[in-house]
Amino acid sequence: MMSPMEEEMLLLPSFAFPECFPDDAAAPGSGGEQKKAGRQRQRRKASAGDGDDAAAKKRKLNDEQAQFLEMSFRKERKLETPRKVQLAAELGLDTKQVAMWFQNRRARYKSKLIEEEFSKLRAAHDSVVVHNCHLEAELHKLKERLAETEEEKSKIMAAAATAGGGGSSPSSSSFSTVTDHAAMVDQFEMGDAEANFAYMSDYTYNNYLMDLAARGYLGCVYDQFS
DNA sequence: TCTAATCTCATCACGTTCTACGTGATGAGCGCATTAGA
Repeated sequence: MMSPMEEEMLLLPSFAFPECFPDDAAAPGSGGEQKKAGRQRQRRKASAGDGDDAAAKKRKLNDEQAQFLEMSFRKERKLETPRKVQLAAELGLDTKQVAMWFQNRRARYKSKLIEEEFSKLRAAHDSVVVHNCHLEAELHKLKERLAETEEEKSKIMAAAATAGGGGSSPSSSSFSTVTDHAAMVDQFEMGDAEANFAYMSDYTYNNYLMDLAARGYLGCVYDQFS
């Protein structure tokens, strides 16, 4: 038996599909951890060597450049080399910078899409859970009603059996004629429909009705169901 | 088939706005990335 928290965890994509969430690859003891450490060492080594160049390395694009690149990205997700060179020339950037901008833009666009998709799936999942709750509540109510009806039916059947002097089946008991139905209505102060419902749920009584029909005793009782 | 160019991915580092976030830049690729051209 899982706790609610464990059930919740199972619903998380990172738990269900760990291969889709490579962050976990950097867990202690994994190859990802070693790779990460190696990269950090290299980067520190590189940045220690050229302190003055560090600031020059990171060149923030101005608004115009960023807007132009954004427009280009909307038109085409990937750039052919000539177009890249042209863009770089127009914006006064290195082609490498333009290439890098597009690489970063693609990566961030992709992760945004994944995030949006996740939100949609999450919302859909939540609504299904709510709907399921409603259905379960409805089922519970119906079961209760069924139990009540069954109980009432058995009471009625018992009382009818006593009043009619015994007999186990409708065809051989007090319910063998249409007048017995009227008696039932009187005795239990039921409306016709209610009395009929008590029998209608009984498969045996359906057979009994068929029997009545066959013998031409089709009165108000049968009319209610036809 | 080889190789240079390019890609994706994970990550770092810096600048900007409130200690997190956006973004430019870097390096690896391990069943050794893929792709296109010589």
